[in-house]
This record gives sequence, structure tokens and C-alpha cells, in this order.
Amino acid sequence: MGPSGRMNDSTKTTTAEALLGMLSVGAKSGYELKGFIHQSIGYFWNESFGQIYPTLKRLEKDGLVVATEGERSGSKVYALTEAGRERLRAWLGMMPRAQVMRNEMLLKLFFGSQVAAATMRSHVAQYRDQRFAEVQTYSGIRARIQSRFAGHPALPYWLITLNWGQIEAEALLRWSEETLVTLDAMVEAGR
Amino acid sequence: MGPSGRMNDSTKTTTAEALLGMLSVGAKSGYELKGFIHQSIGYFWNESFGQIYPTLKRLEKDGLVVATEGERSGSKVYALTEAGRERLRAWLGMMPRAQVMRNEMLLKLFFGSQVAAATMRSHVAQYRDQRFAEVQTYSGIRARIQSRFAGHPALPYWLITLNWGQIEAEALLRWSEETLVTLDAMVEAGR
DNA sequence: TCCGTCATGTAAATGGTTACATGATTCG
DNA sequence: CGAATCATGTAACCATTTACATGACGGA
Repeated sequence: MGPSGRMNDSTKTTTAEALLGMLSVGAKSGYELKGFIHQSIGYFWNESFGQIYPTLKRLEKDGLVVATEGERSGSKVYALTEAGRERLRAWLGMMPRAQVMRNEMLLKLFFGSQVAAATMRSHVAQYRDQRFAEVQTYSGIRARIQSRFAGHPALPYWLITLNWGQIEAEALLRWSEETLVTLDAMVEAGR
Repeated sequence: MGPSGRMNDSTKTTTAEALLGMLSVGAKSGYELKGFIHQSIGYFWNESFGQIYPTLKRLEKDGLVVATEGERSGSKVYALTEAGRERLRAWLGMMPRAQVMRNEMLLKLFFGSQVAAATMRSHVAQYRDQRFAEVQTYSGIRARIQSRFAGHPALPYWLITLNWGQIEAEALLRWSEETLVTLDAMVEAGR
């Protein structure tokens, strides 16, 4: 399997790296970063202002980004420095740490026998509606970015992450439908 | 779609509810809870000792659980009280809040154009191996619990959550395989 | 006796969200 | 002029992980 496989040096705080990554696409203000993150990687990542602004200051102090005056008074536009780009590349080379996820809906479902089946059915129905909406969104995004970023070197990677979201949403939509059938039978059976 | 749909009363701290749920299956010590959580819902939930012990004390103070002496000296076995079971049921009835997930591997992939395609290939290969191992695990678990808990009222719900994990793992395994093909082509093309 | 596991706990650090405070600019 | 949006920041709070400290018990 090749001589690869550097260990994770436990470079914590991925918020910094997420911001560096976003700035590698182009210079942005803190406010713009939030919106950009939301509409591009929002389905698997998010950041809040309370996290963005302090992190940006820290990155500037460390020389990984430089701030220049924005058009509005008091607004700042941040750009990646060479050191920042280097840091980003180093982080990209490290093995991603496996993440610990928490799914509240599944937790409830696991204890489902404690309440009426109809209760769990409504939770799963809501979950299905969310997955359905997601699937719809993905086809829209795909069409838009494929024409808007044709030829862009990052496009293949953006489509790969988009595929991830779409395949996951479709799979969980199928699970939802199957599960609703099971739960309907249980509601019918009256337990 | 029926008259259901209570809003989430923002009852934070689901750790408490996770523990109440686990205790609804049977009385356990803090130590046992950790192991039980790991091997039953470990693929979508986890708790650490630093969280379990203080939470258990709080639940006891609030009268939601009662502690009795365990067999070993100093060990405590916690059991759900009627109030605890009531609290659990109330929580199960509330709509699960949508969760904000963070996937570090996808974040790196999104910025993949900043480094060699081979780097991203190795990340995805690791991801694929993890999903593959997961799929293997699930079929093992299914066989075990289906015979061990035949007739148990919670079994249908346990199988439903297990299905979720299996369907997700299988879908992401497929995504990994597809993505590896794409990345191999990009490595070949030398960019 | 020593190791591994069972067992409980605390302290510190971390990472993150939420709420709040403030103000500029744009558009109807 | 007022509302929406653009824009920056801080403080408080919260949940969670990690590391550490301690000790009982069983078996090799």
C-alpha cells in the first residue's frame, strides 16, 4: 500500500486550517468567510463569528495571513501569505483524524421501545424530509458550479465532496423510506 | 401529516439523556456504561469518563437515578427511577435537533487542488479501509444481536439503528471506490 | 508479587456556540 | 428615514476531551 502514512501530529484547532483553506481560493473578510463556508462546505462544516474573528487575528499575528483595508470603513480583507499557504499544505498532507460523531435522532431511535412507535415514526419522517431536501439541493449545486467553474483547477475536488454529500443523502433517504415502512407496521401492530 | 411536531425545547446536554436511556435497559455502573455505549451505539455516539461520572452524580441529586452499592468496594450501580424514566420519555418525544457535523477528511479534500493528487488519494484510501472494516463489523453485530436478543422489545429499534450504520457505511464505501478511480486518473495525468 | 482490568473521580485545557454591543452602508 | 444587510468584535457559557490520581480485585 505504499510508503505513505504520516501520523497525525495532533495539530488541533482545524478552524484555523479551514480559514486558511478558504482564503487559498481568494482573499476575503471575516464576514464573507462565514457566508462562503456556509454555501460551499455547509453540509459538512461550519464556523461561527465567535470563532472566525479571534482565529483571524491569531493567524495574522502568526504571519499566516495579512489584513488589508476593505472598501468599507473598518472592514478588513484577509489574504494568505506564503507561510500560510505552506501551513495549509502541511496540514493537507497529514492523515485526517477519525471523527467522533453524535447523532441525536439515532440515539432516540435506539431507545424507541420506551415510547409509542408513532413518536419515532414522526422523527424519522422529519429526517426523511431533510434528506429529501438535501438531495434536491445537491443537483442544483452541481449544475451551477459545473458551468460557473468550468476549467477551475479545484472543480474536480469540489465535485468529489459534492458526490459525498449526494451519495450519503440518497442512502439515508433510502434508509428513511425503509424504516418508515417498518415503523408503520409497528404502529399498526399497536405497540 | 397529523397533529404531531412539538418543537425542541432546547433541553441541552444530551449526555444526561444518553445515560438515562442506557440505564433504561438495565442498572449499570459508570464504568459499565462506558463499555456498553461503546459496543452498542459507538458508531454514532460516545461518552468519556470525565463526562459520565459528574453527570451521574447530577442525575442522582435530581432524583432521576438511584445509586446502590456494587459488589466491589466503592463501586456504585445506578438504576433509573420512575422520574428518570419519565424524563427519558419526555426527551424521546421532542424533535431531535439537526446536528452540525464536521468532517475533516472532506475539508481536506475540498482544498485538494493545493497539493499533489497522490496525497488526497492516500486519505481517501484510508477512509475506504475504515468504511470497509465498518461494513464487516455490522454483519457480525447483526448476527449476534438477532440471536441473543430474539423477542426483546427493543430489538426492532436496535436493528433499525444498525441498518442506518450499515447503509451509510456501504454508501460511503461505494463513494470511496468511485473517488479512488477519479483520483488515480488525476495522479496519472500528473497534477 | 505484579499485571491487567475494574472502578471512581477531578482539574485543566480546549473548542465551540450564543448573546450581546456597536456601527457603516445601501436600498426602497 | 427606516429596514436590511454588511461588518467586527467580546464575554459568558457550555460541553467535552485528556491527563492525572487513586485504589480494589483476580489470576498468572
